[in-house]
Amino acid sequence: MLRRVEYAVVMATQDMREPTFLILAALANGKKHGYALIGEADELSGGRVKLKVGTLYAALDRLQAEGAVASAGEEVVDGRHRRYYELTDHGVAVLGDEVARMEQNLEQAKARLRMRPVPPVAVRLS
Amino acid sequence: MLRRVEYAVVMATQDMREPTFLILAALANGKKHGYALIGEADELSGGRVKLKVGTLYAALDRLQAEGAVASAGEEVVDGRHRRYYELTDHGVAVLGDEVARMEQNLEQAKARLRMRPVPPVAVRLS
DNA sequence: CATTAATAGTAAGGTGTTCGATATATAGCG
DNA sequence: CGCTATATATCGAACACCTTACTATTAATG
Repeated sequence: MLRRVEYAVVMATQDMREPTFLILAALANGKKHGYALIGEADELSGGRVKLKVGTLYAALDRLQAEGAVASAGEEVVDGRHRRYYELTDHGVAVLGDEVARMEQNLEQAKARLRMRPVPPVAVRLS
Repeated sequence: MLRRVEYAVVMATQDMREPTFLILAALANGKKHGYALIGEADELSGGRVKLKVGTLYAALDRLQAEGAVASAGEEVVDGRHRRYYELTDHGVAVLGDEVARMEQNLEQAKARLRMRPVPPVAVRLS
């Protein structure tokens, strides 16, 4: 007897870059509309990252296809159309994994940096 | 009077990916030869990252061109040729910046995750 | 009335890092 | 003699992201 089997497309999901990470992090405390994420990423990164709309919507498409983010309704505020996005359970897990990975790399790197010999001091007082 | 002006190539320096980060971290506690970095990255990442040779040597070339890593002599051990690499002062700074950036993103993401409502529990004991 | 800001997209073209495969050489092991 | 491990290296494909540049709608501001 033959069975038809569906495989989950695991989608190698190469490696998450900062813009994508910040989008997930921005959605972690509740749904947001697309444009708001530009400001959130700016804030979360301390002004370092200015998301471009091209980057933003491409990332949202990718994350939705991957099942980490889902549409969460639309709204009209002051005549402006807003489309909301939220993290799925899978998205929370993805972000959690990324956080764990960064935490580990961070600790290891800091430990290695601590092992370095003290750098020579410019002026040594006798 | 015309002046000839040279511009520093600022090299947008996108965003550092995990393999590159691990290479820098692996070199933070002393010089290593190229191939040894594969094992170091494996260890630092808790077995998650298996550096590919293509990635390794491409990254080393890039980091040397950028002045973050420098050659630190050669050696022949058991008939095997080893070429050593070490972090420059600039490389230490680059790694330090990356650590700081990760630390910030990490804290922000964890704070947001903490703001989430408690997820429903599968079985609740009365 | 024209412009700017907020909001949502799409498309073309390009960069940089990593992956996968391949090549070369030596030492050791069965 | 071939296989595995150590070691160096190169090349093309894949892919996330970037930049620039558009289209559209509504509200507010000059």
